[in-house]
Amino acid sequence: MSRSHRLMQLMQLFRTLPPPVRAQTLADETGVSLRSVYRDIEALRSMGAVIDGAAGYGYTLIDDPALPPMSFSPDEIEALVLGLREVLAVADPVLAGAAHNALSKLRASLPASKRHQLEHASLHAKRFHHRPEISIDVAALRQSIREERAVRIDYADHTGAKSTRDIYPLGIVFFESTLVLASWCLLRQDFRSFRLDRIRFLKETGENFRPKRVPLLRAFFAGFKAEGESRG
Amino acid sequence: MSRSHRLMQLMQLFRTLPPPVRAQTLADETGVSLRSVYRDIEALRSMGAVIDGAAGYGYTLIDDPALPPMSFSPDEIEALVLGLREVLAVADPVLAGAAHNALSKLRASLPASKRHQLEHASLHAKRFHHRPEISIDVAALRQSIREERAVRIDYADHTGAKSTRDIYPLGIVFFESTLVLASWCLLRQDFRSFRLDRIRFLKETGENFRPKRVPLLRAFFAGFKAEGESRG
DNA sequence: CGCGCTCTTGTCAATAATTGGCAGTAGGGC
DNA sequence: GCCCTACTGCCAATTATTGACAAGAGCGCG
Repeated sequence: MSRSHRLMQLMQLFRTLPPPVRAQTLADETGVSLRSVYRDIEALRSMGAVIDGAAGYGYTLIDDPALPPMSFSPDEIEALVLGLREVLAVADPVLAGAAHNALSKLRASLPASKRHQLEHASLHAKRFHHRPEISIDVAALRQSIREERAVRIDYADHTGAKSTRDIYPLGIVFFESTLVLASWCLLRQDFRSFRLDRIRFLKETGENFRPKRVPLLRAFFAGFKAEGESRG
Repeated sequence: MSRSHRLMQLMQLFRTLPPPVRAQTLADETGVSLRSVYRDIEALRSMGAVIDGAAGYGYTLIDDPALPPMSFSPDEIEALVLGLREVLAVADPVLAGAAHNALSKLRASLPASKRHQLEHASLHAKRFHHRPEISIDVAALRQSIREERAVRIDYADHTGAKSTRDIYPLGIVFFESTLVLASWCLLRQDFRSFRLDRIRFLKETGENFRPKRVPLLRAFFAGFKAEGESRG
């Protein structure tokens, strides 16, 4: 057991054991002498951990540098709230429900001083587009994307021609007022986009992605963005 | 700088730097040889950190044992990410920056097992509207809204007629492709909306809101919504 | 006040870990 | 086949770590 490992272990003990934690406990737990524990505490403190030590009492972990505080600035709260409201307004029911829940959790995790700001956020999202009817289960599709599983779709292109394709769904893009499914098309062996309102049927084929090539995906989405913005 | 300290530092780097992180970067950052970085990675892995290393690519932190699982469901994460991306795409620079920071903090506070999902979120937002030029300082306006202070604006209505008004700004509404400032107009003693791109000048008058009447505000926004949706 | 508990700090020499450099293997995109 | 980068083995010089013993200090308690 290396010292580094022990230091990590000590932090974990601080995180899990009910305070106060006595040095002797830590010594027993790590199988090291008391003297070493005191040296370790010193090391942890020098690394930014705030550990309160009270003689005759024990140690209490006050601030853990590994845990980023969920402290959002006013602007960040507004960005989060606005974004979630946007999602509430545009997304499929499952995702909208998730946005609602996320908003609740966010509210619960904020200190009271910032909570009213969440209620009173200055930004609201309104969207009155008549979105095309989407017949497929978008929630299920998103899950396929997340779990990187291929799906089979029935698709009608802009001319009305129908086809059945096996694709790896990569992401759903809110392309202005339509939802577009970005995919790797197994038929064409290339990236293809499909409008969600033109997909008629969807089922998983059970096939998994081949090893992911992240740079390729990045490039694809970057290209998507460039292509789109050149039109704006 | 002790090795233990360096290991902590490496974890922080993994949490902060955008993946992939190359060993050379870590070596430069920690001021240590490449060989030592590889040894350190090995040490971190033996401590429970799951670090994906791909030759020719770099490292990616997959699972961080120090982070307690935070309770956002996959759908909620997607809602948050999509919303923030939307904000990144449409908002003024200050708010967009805030959205970016919020995304970083969210990423940092997520257990690493869920983090890849944030990167790989299946939803993207694209927006190619040509938004009208807004000449006023939107960030300052949002601050006035937050702090509930009255402002004086120069406004040109749809006929081009100009006027100066003292208003209590209540909220900015993303009304399709335009930004609208919902306000209580001190001149008309009623709720009024102003398009941000038609506001020419803006300054605070220093006057504070009278005690807020939340129900009225709620009713106002509800009405705004009803009015808009009836058009859809 | 004295007493017990516990954090805290110092010093030492034996022991163990760390380090950089170099050389080489391997995997994946192009 | 080339380039980039992750990975591994080896070695000797350097550096850190460890336990033991000793002593100081804060705090609650009777």
